[in-house]
Amino acid sequence: MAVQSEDDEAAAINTAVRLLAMRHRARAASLLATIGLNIGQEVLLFELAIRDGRTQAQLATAASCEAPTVTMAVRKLQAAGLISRVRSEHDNRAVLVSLTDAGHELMPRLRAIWRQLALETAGELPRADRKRLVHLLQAATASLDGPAQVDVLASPIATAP
Amino acid sequence: MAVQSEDDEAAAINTAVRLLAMRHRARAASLLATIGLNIGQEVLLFELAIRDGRTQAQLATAASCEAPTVTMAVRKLQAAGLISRVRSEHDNRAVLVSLTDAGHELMPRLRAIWRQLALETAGELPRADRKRLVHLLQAATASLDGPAQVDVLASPIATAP
DNA sequence: CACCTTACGTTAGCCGCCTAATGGTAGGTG
DNA sequence: CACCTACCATTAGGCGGCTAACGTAAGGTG
Repeated sequence: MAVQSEDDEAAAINTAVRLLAMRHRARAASLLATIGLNIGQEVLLFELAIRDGRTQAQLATAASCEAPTVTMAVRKLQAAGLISRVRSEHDNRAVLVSLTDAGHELMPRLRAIWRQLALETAGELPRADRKRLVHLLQAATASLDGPAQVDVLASPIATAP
Repeated sequence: MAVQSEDDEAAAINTAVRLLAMRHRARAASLLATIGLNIGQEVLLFELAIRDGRTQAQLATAASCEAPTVTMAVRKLQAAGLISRVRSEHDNRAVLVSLTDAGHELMPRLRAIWRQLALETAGELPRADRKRLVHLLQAATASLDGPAQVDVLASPIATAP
């Protein structure tokens, strides 16, 4: 138990994820700042560009974040004039969020930034590796989400793929 | 330019990175909480386990974070009794940080958590894919770090889809 | 020697994201 | 019908990470 190579591999995986996360987020923040956006807001704009007039709860689900996060982001996007909020007619609890004209007009620049970020992240990789990267990232995410996780921590380890 | 498939690929890459980052961090936080640690502290402990008695500046470099982040993390680790701080004899500015006995004793449990996290992240992948994942993550990180980035966005961007 | 630059650590303040708790609305069920 | 549960959005509070600005110490150079 606690073989050193296992520790090494675990460290390699965890730090690789952590470092990429930090760099990617930092670069995203830097690029988004050039069009006056804070990080986290772009996700909502992309979602609204796909389908307008969704509730904040729907946006939270789509963006994989929590309701209070959406509340704050939406408030700032509205203050920036990029989105509008309207109470739903059918449900007085819900708020329907939509892109304003200014919001729509911003999208091309936002998409350009998103392409640039992807380019800086994976542009040096061959096309096949880019596909593999995305696939592996999604697999790892799904694996972390998996509710069927066995908590090995109690027992002395038993890892065999 | 601004072909739709390019936008799709960019979105795939960026959201895959973002989602894995969120899940991985959240799961790490949850696991670390079981031994009374907050996220961010584990990196310093691992670094100190490799080599004791380093300055906070060295730790910041090793952990790829900024000095104020280390200041706070170190303060809390000291309050938890896991590390000790001593002014350097040779440099009155510097503080040398070391694991206490309690810190050393915590390491096996911390390593177990790190293995568990890696397992939940990539345990379902075949061994070759795990290696590929780490390699691609590191390549992407290096690519983002690359100082030789051409900023395509610099020019005035005339966006008319 | 005095000076200027560089480096170490801290403080203050900001932002994103989270959880927990709150008020208000919808809607099914006794 | 009244009630109770589920849901929408918000507020309050916490944490990690960052930048900017500060005080202090070290060290090269005039």
